[in-house]
Amino acid sequence: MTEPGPDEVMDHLVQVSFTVMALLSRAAAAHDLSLTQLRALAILRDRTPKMAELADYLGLDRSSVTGLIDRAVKRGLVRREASEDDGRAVRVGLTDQAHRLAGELGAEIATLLAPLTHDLSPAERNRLGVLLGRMLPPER
Amino acid sequence: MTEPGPDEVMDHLVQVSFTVMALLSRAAAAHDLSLTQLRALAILRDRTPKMAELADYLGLDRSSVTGLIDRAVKRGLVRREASEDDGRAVRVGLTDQAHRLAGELGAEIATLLAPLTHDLSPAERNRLGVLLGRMLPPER
DNA sequence: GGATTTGATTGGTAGTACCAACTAGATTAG
DNA sequence: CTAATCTAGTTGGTACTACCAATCAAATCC
Repeated sequence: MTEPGPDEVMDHLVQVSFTVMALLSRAAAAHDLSLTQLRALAILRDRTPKMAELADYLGLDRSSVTGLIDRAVKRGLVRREASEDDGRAVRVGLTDQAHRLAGELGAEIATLLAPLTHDLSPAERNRLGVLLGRMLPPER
Repeated sequence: MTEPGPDEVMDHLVQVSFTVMALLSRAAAAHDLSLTQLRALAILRDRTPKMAELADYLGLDRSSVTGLIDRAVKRGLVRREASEDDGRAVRVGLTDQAHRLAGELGAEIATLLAPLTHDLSPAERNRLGVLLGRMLPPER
């Protein structure tokens, strides 16, 4: 019973992913951020990449990132700094305000996502974590 | 070892969700569809809802769905039909062409997502499916 | 040192999604 | 049974997202 066929596993994965994204969007929207801005915030939490690197992380065109960062700068979330080694390159980093915001958001997201695994026992949650971990690319 | 803390489980869940979404976007883009259009396509595969119902399924404002369906109609993917019981309401359904497209896309998506669980044994995949299934709302 | 490559931005286009305002059909109340 | 209200959907306006092609300046190659 309740044995999911191979397609059903993928279907569940897609369903859950959409649910997660909806929750993330909601958390972001509560602070007037788009999902992309949320991602950028998360990435910049522990990095100070050049624009091109950020674009790669986000999987976006460079020109898209320019606008994204423009708006973030206007909101006082991001700072542009000239790169030391390369006169063309620009490094982007979070402002203190953004670091605080990222912290809050992290907590809020954890709270929002928690109900998802409400029906799972601690052991099951653990197993889920392990399985999901093995679906991610090595390194990171 | 490799025992994920509670936050790490959520983190993995978010990471995997982003990966899934990126793959879905890619599959959709290959057919010049947005992620939202892909979702709509999936929803309309086995339903012929009124606009408002579709908006609820998608979690979008009604006015957003109007434009979405406008563009889909223009592409010959969707048909608008007057509702029998309500003169104001509009039912939307896929054209034959869209049904075919949805079939193709389903197969392509399965292929794209398959590598994700490449490192999991069949038994593990099964367990994953069960766990994910329990994270979805009952019914549907 | 001049040609080419690279990092980032600009301009233009199309799609997404929202809100507020509106129209037309349905429902309710007096 | 008509008038007031409500509901379904669209329209218009705004802001954001994301892309491509073109541009500018700094860096690298030959």
